[in-house]
Amino acid sequence: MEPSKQPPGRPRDSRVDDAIRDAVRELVRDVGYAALTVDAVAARARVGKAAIYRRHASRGELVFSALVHGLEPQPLPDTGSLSGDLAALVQLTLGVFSDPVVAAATPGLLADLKQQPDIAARFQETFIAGERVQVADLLERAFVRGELAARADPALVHAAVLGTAFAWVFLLAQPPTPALVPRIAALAVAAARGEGA
Amino acid sequence: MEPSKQPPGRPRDSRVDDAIRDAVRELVRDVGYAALTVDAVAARARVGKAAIYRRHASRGELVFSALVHGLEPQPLPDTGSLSGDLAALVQLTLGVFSDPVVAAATPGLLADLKQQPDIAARFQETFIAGERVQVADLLERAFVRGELAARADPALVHAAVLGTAFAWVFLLAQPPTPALVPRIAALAVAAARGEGA
Amino acid sequence: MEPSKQPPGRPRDSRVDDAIRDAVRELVRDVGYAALTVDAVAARARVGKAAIYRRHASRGELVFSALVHGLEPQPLPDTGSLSGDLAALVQLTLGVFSDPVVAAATPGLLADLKQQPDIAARFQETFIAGERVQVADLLERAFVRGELAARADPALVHAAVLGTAFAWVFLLAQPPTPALVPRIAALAVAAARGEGA
Amino acid sequence: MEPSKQPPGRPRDSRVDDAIRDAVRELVRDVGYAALTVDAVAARARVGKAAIYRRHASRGELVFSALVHGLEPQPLPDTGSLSGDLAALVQLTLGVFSDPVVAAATPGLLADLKQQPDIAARFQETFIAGERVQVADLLERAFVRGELAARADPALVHAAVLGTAFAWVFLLAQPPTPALVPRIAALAVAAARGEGA
DNA sequence: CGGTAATCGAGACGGTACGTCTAGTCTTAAA
DNA sequence: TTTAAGACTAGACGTACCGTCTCGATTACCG
Repeated sequence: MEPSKQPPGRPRDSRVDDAIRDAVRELVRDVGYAALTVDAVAARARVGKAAIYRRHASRGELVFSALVHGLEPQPLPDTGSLSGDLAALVQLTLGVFSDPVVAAATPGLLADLKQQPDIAARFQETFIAGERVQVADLLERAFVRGELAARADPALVHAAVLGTAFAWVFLLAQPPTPALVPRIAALAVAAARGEGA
Repeated sequence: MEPSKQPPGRPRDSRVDDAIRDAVRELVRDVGYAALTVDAVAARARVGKAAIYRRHASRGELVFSALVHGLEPQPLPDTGSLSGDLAALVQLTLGVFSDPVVAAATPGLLADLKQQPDIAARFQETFIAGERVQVADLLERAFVRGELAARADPALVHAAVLGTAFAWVFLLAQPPTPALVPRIAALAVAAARGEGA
Repeated sequence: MEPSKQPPGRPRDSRVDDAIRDAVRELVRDVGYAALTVDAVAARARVGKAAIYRRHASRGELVFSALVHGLEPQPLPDTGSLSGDLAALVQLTLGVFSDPVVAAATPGLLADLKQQPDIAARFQETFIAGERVQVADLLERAFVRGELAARADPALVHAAVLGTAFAWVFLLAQPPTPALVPRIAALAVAAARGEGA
Repeated sequence: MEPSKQPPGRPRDSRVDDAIRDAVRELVRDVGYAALTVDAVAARARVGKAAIYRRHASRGELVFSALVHGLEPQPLPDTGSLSGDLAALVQLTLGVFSDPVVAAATPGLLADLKQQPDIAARFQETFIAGERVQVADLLERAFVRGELAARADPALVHAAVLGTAFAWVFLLAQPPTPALVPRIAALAVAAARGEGA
């Protein structure tokens, strides 16, 4: 006997999932995170509120899920050099921050993390952990190549890349120009080498 | 005839300002930014809500004002070396982020900046601009001393220090150990030198 | 195809209507009209404020609706004589004014009528018009019986009964004794006959 | 040594009294009783709120005082007949109710009486008692003239006149035409005679 | 093919905070 | 001590939102 393939009752309509996600992204872009209401999502998605709460535990989780979808860690190219690899990572990070939806939602989402430990955990496991592995891999490759005298701390390099890009966009409120990429990459290389003392 | 020294009517009671500010800080520390309500502030400060809204346009502006107060840029010591100066700046930044009140309020406040351009402007003018001047001064001193071959971009160094510290605490959710200070300072030195290429 | 019998969505819970009405009546009796707050009604009825405002446009309309409910014109007996019929009407009127809920709410409600024309219109159509019909019927019966030489003006008789009872209770602040009934009835008979000149 | 004729300090400015009274009457006429605020009175009278509260205990007492002023019981003429005297009283009563200021304020004031016993007492002593004396005098004259077989109850006649006029204007919301005067007077005569049984 | 069970849109539910407004009191400087 | 001006505490107002619940109407599988 096989296990039943499907729970009883009417199955969920995947078009509803899509409509909710699209509505969230549009609303985040149009009115911002704070002004986004679940009723507005339901109205724009032409969906009942129950259909939303059947899928998401809270407003924060709703936005988080809609944002994370399609943000799966994109594979970094192996450029053959530490600075090239880091430049690619910086490029990627700034690209994410430049997405208008992400830019509008990130600070609000970050604030929610303080209140909702379960979302914070998912954020750490999904986004941060994934990136940390990429950074660790990239540093390991550089060490094997002999570009690094010693193994570097992935966390510091990660913080340098992610944080400097974040500060540039969200704290200093400056536009991320292409010229910024090699400059952040350079300081990340220094962080990897432990230089500057 | 002299100009009248005081507007007509009963002057504002500065003890009310203080009571409001203290109540906000206590509540931010105790219940967090999101759960802070204006009624709770009024109750704890033993103040009418009108007294709060006479001084502050909204809940966000209220918290921002209470938090920014006392956050005036603290003078950085001239340690005589670039790495020393930057270490002092990193130390200060991590210290601010370690303040439980600041730690609890920062993400929420950052989210508010996205929605309220006037607060965002005040944040830029008050906090960011003040720090940028400190960074610029510190870099100028290093250039004069001959530690830097060329004048460095204060914005990048600023973003490196502020952002890496921010990411460490708020994105990677790691505790700021004392050992972190020289490491961030070192990558900031590299950013100032434009090294790492 | 039949027309759908019910509007879409969750239907209103009639127990909520009842709970609101009961809470209003209890509070009017206990604390009076002026001190009645919508929050207190919500709390006592164990109901959200939204449920109240979904049904009633304002505090005034809320109390009016709660009070008018159950005040539908009670049928007057046909006693066979003009003075008997009028005595019954006076009895009824004084009875209504003696109800503690009505007594506590009437002046406040009357004041609201001045400000809110829609409530005033409902008051006229519901309460005044209903009573006026009763008075007109009663006078018509007396005319048919030959007790009246000419048809009397229902408005004057109505004003005489309602007004004298109102003035006794609310303006002169005297208790409505049983002995008052025939005396007011007598002057109403005179008003019907057009006597006294 | 004489007793000091005047309290120490600056004497009150009687123009302030007048300005307050005028402002109250204008506002009652313009916006009604419920929408009349003490701040609005102060602003229109170009007077500080303290000057108002130095003279009046509460908003209700303020309006009451402003309304009662100039409403001192006007002397009734001795027309030589009961029906003539009562017609004069009805005329006066309807005249008062026709004053737009009185018409706008009366129901609200009546509602306040329920809550503020001191104003209710003043209302009884000032207005009701004064009128009752007039009614009693008028009835006594009629008895002496032989128009009444027995002494009549002033309270019932008072209630009949005052209440019927009140009901006509405030409950039935009908305009007080001149033809109404003799009709109310007639039923008041019947009340005095105890007829109608 | 009829029954069971979970879905759907719609919208009412309890609860709670918002920002506004008012009443009545208090505090200035000036008269 | 009065004046005008206006800040003060306290608390109700009506609105908006969250997350839950309840309708009638689908929509799949299971027997």
